[in-house]
Amino acid sequence: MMADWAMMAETDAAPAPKKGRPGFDRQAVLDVAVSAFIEHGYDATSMGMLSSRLGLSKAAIYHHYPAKAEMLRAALDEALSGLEGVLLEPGAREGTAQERLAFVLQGAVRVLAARLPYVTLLLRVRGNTEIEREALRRRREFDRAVTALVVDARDSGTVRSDIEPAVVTRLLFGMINSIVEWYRPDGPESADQLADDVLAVALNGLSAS
Amino acid sequence: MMADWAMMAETDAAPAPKKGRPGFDRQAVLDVAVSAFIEHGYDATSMGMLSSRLGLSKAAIYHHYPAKAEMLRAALDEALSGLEGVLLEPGAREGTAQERLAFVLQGAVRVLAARLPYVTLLLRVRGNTEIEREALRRRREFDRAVTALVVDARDSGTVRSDIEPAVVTRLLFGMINSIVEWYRPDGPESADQLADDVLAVALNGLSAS
DNA sequence: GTCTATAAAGAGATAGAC
DNA sequence: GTCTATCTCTTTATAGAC
Repeated sequence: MMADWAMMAETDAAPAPKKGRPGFDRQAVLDVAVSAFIEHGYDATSMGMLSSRLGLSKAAIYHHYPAKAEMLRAALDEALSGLEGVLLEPGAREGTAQERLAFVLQGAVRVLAARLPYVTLLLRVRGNTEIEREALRRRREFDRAVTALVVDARDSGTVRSDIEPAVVTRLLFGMINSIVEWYRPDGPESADQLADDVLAVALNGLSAS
Repeated sequence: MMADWAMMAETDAAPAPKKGRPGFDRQAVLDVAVSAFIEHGYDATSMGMLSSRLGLSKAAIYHHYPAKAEMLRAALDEALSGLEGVLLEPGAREGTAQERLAFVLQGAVRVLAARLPYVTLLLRVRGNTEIEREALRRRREFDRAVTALVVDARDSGTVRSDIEPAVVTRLLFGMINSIVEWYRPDGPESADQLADDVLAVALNGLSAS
């Protein structure tokens, strides 16, 4: 059950509806909003801009979301639930430390590619509202879990020990997260190929073997 | 001459005064503004917020900068002139391809550490105003120059050729740029140590040797 | 479920006194 | 060089008709 949900996480970008009732265009509204948030920044995106992109009056948007901030919350949850899902998959919990670490890093790349706009938004959150701070808390928890895997891999001798594990972990995520700045799903590289490349560079560096 | 200026670039964060005359508190105003821009985002930072942080009326700020956007321009120029300076240093133009690439990557890390707030701001620019687009043009030019070094290093056999050079370059910069998210100059690690660590991970990866 | 109209607050920027 | 006061525009959000 949990595995099924977790496995869906990478490929199915559509969330479970938040409210039991109509929900009609909630997802379409959210997608337009997220696209605008990414383009102009959350704060610089006005309800007026969303209304003209949607071809809807400002007031009508409030029928779907009670506030601009609730769109942000929903979008951030899309990203975070995907990442958290990776940690629940069997591959993240079985095998050697090296295998588990590799699985989670590749999983993070796959989720990032599958839910690109949502993860992009997540990575720009700075914690200026309670909604943003809650998102940062969940993100830090994910980072913490991955750091634990890095420490395990170092203790078992597969990860270099001459550089602080915390620094290594941050550099790794810096590399992975930066993918949102240039990866486009319609480009030549598939998400799986991307995940393989990232893992190869992360593990073996850019030096010629 | 050029070398002197370029060598100062990493350690001297103070710019030449923009205007010949008083200039009094321009730099202090800028530092407070940049700190607020980083904390809340440029758009979400109001002149009122700056005025209360500075202990100055809104109107008084306009004595130092003619517009909010001019503070952004000045800050972005701080970051960009530092990075561009690295390319002008002798180490970036002499030696093997590998040596030049290593020098520039280390130089980028040193500038990033020395001008941390300015570079942080630069990395968040998305190009929504002409000032931001101009900054992005300069940043892309810098990236292009580094990419050329990566290609040279690959052609001379020191950089892996099984992954697209463009992808390798982007992952490299993703790693370097992510430093702004966690590096604090008052921490245990010096900027030079940081530059060495980043280069080590970038070249040889995180695998145990 | 969407509209027009509007309220209430806050934005960037300016005028002019001191 | 800084102030108070103010202009004008835009913001998020609501009221109430259809």
